[in-house]
Amino acid sequence: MTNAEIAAVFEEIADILEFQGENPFRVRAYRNAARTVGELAESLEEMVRQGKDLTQLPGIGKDLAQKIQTLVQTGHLEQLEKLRAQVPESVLELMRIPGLGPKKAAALYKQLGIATLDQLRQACQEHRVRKLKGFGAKTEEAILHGLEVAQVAAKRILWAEADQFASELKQHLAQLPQVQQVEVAGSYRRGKETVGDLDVLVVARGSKAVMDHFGRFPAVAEVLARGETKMSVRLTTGLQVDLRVVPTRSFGAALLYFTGSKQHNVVLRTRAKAKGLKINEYGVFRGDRYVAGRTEEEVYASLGLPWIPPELREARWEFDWADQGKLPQLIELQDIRGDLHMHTNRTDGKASLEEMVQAAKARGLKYIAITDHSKRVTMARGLNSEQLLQQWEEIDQLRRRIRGIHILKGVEVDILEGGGLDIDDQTLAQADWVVASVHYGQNQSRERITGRILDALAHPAVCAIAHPTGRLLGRREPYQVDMEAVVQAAAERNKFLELNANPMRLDLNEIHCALARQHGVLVVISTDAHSIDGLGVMRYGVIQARRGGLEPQHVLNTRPWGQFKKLLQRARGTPLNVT
DNA sequence: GCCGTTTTCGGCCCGACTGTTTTCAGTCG
Repeated sequence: MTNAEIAAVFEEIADILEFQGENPFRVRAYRNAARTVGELAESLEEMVRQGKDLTQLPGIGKDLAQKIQTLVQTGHLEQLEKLRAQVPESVLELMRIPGLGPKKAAALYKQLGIATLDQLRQACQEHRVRKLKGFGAKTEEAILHGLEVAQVAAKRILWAEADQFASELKQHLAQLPQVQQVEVAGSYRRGKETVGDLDVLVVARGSKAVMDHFGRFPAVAEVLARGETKMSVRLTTGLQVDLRVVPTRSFGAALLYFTGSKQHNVVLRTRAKAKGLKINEYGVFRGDRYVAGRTEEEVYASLGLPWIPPELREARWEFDWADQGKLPQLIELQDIRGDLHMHTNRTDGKASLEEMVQAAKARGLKYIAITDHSKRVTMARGLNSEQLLQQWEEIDQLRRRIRGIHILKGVEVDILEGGGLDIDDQTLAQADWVVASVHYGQNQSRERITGRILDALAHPAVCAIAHPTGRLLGRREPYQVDMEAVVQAAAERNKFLELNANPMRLDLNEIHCALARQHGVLVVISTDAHSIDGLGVMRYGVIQARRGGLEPQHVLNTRPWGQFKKLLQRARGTPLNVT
């Protein structure tokens, strides 16, 4: 049983317990455990086999450790079977309708026998719902409306898409003279790879004008709620946007609060409490006395903490780091000096070799690698050895013509389904830079895929593994791979692991980045550009690296050319023939 | 169900908004 499957079991238990009105802290314990398990790099199966103490994991106590062991060994959990028998799966879907929580859903199920979304729609249309205690005509309408929008609204969007809306919204709000400060908080500010909604924070004189203006943002489809300080709208795309208007002295506290994460806030509040302080979105208070709140720095300082970058606020490592005075100086976009994964129109890219080189140079990059696909990737018209050698000759010519940027002769060589690489050793030996990647056989077992990748890492010519989990956010799950083993192998052989900066990929994820950092494996952030514009996605990769706590020193392509060459030589064992 | 330089029992973050209520429960973030 995979970690993801075990996490799903705990989530399902939490859903059912919540529906049954169980102790909310017990529900939270299951959700916390699901999170811990889902983010764990090491395989639980492996840990159980080795007899490791699972209660060392955060949020896993004696009970849950036992349940994990049972799941690993038998694949079943009696508790879950029993719960499932009590609550049909379709009933849980009721809680996905905005406005329907466990209490209301349970009332619908118990009093009206509603067990599916279809039955719910019918009951609303027949006005049976409004007769229930605690429900009314408005609730009924809200449910009907919720049924329509639930599908689109539940979808998270890529950070890059959210960034579009966030920038436009900021511009729109800043037009209003009353607005003094605007910031988009939430998971967007934390740089999460996908974003569920936007939280906009505004400092302004009076909230009415701001809210009116907010409602006039062209993409607004409907206003969901509007009060004194808070307003919620849904955009035509289904994205929900919450606006809060806060006073100046509360801006830092509110920004901190609405940036989250929830877990980070919980830790902050617990720490505040231990110091006899109370912290909410209006500030830090001792009794009724305001202590801090103007800026985030001020709020953190009142708790004896340094300012923590939003990308780290997930209650994972940041408090340990902060306590030890070891908060990282996170990497920034301007630290990037090279880009080591890009395609040309020789395969599935849109721009020519020269156009890519010129565009990279114009972006200020000091070195790049041209890495077209190998022949196995027929859809992309991948290159064979002969064609590769031909392209490398063209690079020789370009090197003489274009100065100020080092061009590496590279290839993205396929790791074949049956193992081994798609290009012969002799040709690979002549490349300056080889990234190896899995495109086929993604459904193979964890053992087989891990084995294929480990073999590739053992090949002397291979420098890095590209997009190491193969996921496409919202479209394709990552393939099963033992990342712990991959990172260890990379560490032993001084090889690199790619963080693919394409906003749909972004693998390594932040947990994997942290793992690489811990094992001393250098991460290479690459655009995998298939066009000139594609070179611009680097910033998304940098954000992901920041979430993993990476500093410039942990990333290969921040190094100046001379250092980069040495590290590359160490990885391949042969000198580089580029000057 | 977890967890402990206040604790092995009794905590577990806090407030806004809505709708259905005559003072508050439920939901959400």
